[in-house]
Amino acid sequence: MTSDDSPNAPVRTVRADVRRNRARLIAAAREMFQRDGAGASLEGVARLAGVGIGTLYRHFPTRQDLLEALLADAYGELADRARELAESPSPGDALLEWLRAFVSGITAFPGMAAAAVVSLGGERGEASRPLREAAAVLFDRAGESGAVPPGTALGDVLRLAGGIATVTERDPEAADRLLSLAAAGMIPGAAAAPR
Amino acid sequence: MTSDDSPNAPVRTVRADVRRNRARLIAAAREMFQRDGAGASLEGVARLAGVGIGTLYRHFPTRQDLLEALLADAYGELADRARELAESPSPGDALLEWLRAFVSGITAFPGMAAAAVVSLGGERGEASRPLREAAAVLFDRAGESGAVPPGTALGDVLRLAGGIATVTERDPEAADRLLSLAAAGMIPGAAAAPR
DNA sequence: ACCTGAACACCGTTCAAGT
DNA sequence: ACCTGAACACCGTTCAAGT
Repeated sequence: MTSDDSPNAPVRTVRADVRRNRARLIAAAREMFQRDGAGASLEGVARLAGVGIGTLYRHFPTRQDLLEALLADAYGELADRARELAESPSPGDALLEWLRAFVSGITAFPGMAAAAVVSLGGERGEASRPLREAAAVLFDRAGESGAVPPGTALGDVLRLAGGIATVTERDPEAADRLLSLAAAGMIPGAAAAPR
Repeated sequence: MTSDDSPNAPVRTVRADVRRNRARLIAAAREMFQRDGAGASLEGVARLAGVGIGTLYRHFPTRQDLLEALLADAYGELADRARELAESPSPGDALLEWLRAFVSGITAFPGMAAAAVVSLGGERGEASRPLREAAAVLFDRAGESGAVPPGTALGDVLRLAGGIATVTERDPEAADRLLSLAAAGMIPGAAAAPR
């Protein structure tokens, strides 16, 4: 899962200490972000990892890059969960259950959900591709079964769930309520077209 | 609207220059936030307002206080709009239309929607009371007409709309799509109960 | 090739002195 | 009663020197 075996990547090019520094930085970031949120001091992260601040910047040029390294782990687990739930005989319920896991999985600390929304909507979207591919299977089955309104885009569903996660970071019960509300519809009969 | 004529407030206690400084700070903040987002330099705001940084802190002890002063204006307009729409013969459509105005009204600059979610969910909630009261009339009529599912709380509807605003700050078309999706329901038939 | 950390720039916040 | 801005603390980011 963490191996980078692309065909033409130079073999044995990554020194052991480089790998180790990267792993230490990610572990330190996880700990710091969980304590202080996504805005935690990067100097503190480097200190906790036992490396210089320059090494942090070399591995992760921006804070978002560091956050996406943490998100990649969460995305992996959520992709697994999506593959499991894709077997469900009730695709609509399965999609909703997965969306609950998604919201919960991207709110490990304040600011994580906002970073997830950026990474999901980003141009490159490297980190989130496995997640989106696994979710697409689940989403398409729900669509085929008629559980999702025609014309609905997965990207919009993920963004809406990301928005719910963003505003309920410290309140898991509210997250469940808002997700149920958005799933069932706030105003089911209203005219959908703007203006 | 901006007069503070509470019964036992000391009359003539607010010096003209104090009022003027406050107004200048708000105007400067609006300009700076629109240019740089809600994280704009507070020193820059003070400089643009032509006052010392200490004066900014005296008037607005926290950045959120300054943001809420801007939000109060937006809330006033949205309260007016809610009162107009409360006359509508189609309460469900009126509520959805107002929610569009709400999302649009709290996304004048990046970070405004997040501040709105804080102010709407806050304990004191001074700034947002007029908004919530006017919205409640509209919301209750929609509920009585059956347009809103029984048991739905206005606070949850506002928070959900705030979440949509937060993740679509730079993309008004996405805001419309997500609002339509949440209004109609992402998965209308799914089991609503968590677990 | 990678790491280190000093150096620089910038900002938030407080508070003693002034009016 | 309010205003000012110097002073302090802290953090992000770069990059010359070292291994």
